[in-house]
Amino acid sequence: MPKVVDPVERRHAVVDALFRVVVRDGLQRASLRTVAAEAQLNIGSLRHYFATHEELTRFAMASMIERVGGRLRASVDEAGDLAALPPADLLELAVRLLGELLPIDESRRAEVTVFLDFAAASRTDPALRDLAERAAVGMRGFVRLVLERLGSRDALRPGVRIDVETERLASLVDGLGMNAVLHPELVSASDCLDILRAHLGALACP
Amino acid sequence: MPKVVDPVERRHAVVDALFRVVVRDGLQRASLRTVAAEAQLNIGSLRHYFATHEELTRFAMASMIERVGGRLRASVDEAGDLAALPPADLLELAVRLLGELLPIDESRRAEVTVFLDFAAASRTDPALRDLAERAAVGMRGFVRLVLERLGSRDALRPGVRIDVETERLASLVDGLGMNAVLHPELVSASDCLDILRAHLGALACP
DNA sequence: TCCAAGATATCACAGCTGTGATATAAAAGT
DNA sequence: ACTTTTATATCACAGCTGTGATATCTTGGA
Repeated sequence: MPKVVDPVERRHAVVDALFRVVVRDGLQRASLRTVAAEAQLNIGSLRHYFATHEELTRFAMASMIERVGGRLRASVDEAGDLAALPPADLLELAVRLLGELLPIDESRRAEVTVFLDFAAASRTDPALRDLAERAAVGMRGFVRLVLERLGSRDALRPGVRIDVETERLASLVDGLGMNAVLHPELVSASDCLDILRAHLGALACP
Repeated sequence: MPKVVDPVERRHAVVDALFRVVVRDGLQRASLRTVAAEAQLNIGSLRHYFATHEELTRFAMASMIERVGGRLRASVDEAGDLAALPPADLLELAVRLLGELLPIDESRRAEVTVFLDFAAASRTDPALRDLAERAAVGMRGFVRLVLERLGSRDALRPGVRIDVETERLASLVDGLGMNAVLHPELVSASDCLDILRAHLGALACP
């Protein structure tokens, strides 16, 4: 017999409500009361699952990081199998992998939007700093892995410095995501993919 | 005889105080009261120069955009004169120009920090949207100008698409600035310049 | 059936916010 | 000298915030 209310599911629903508030009105407006209203919960109920505001925001940010990280790991694993591809398809595979971090559809757009607000807040909110750093380090590890797999298949130009290219690509992805979210009329989803393709193409051997 | 208080100077001092608060505690904490305290003004005095909070933040963001824009225009004009340079120096000149937008020293770091907070806020604050868009468009105009000047001196690889390269470089600069501000232990000032140099180098003819 | 634990809900309170209204002081213009 | 801006300073108020404390209802297990 299923429990009447699953605490894990409740927490998840609350986090989802917080994400909706952040996307719509910004993290600044995600108070306990507004999130409770969005989740159709009484604030007392909400506080039964998240005692403080800090606990809620930390859990929400950690959930987001874990969700994205899990998806990236799954994509990498899946791509690992079918990797005996011609160079052209190899690049397109890298585009697909890195595209996971770009706002190319509504759900990813929401994700990047939430990430941006959390990242900006983490600069001055000590409760979020370690999470932001973990996310940044993890993201660079992922970017580096993609580049190294390209390099190990001799798909990269000789002489590229892996450290420089990792940060260049990571910052490009972050910048593209940021601008696509903040200025969708300037940078569309297909612009993101075009530019990412151009970047990887320039990195590949001639 | 000088006026006892110059209103223009006062407004400027208030905006500077707001910038300090934003750098230290984030835009979220830049209330009329905290800014007044930082400027060592009574809140009533502050409101004599900025009637509402919206007026203050708009004026501050516009000031920041105008300051950066002016500096960029001056740099471009100054560089325009001594432009009969060998290709290598030409690239280094482009690095210097675009480096104006990166947190490579304390004052520029403060500038990028403030810009990031304002940009993030502009997504959900209608009072700041037009300013954020103007800044983004202006920044792309500047990046495009630098690229076109390189192209007109045959310093660019043939076949580059100017639209793609403009947005790629603009987003790279934004992403670098963001990560250098949010994760200084991951991306240092010299990392920024190294990566910018590598990017322009890859764009140049072989 | 009874009890403990979990879930939902309400109230209270201090602290901050923007803003309207107003009072006083200083300077400028005539 | 008088008047009109300009500047500085307080007070008040409603609205929001996080949070502590508490009450009521619901469910699961013995």
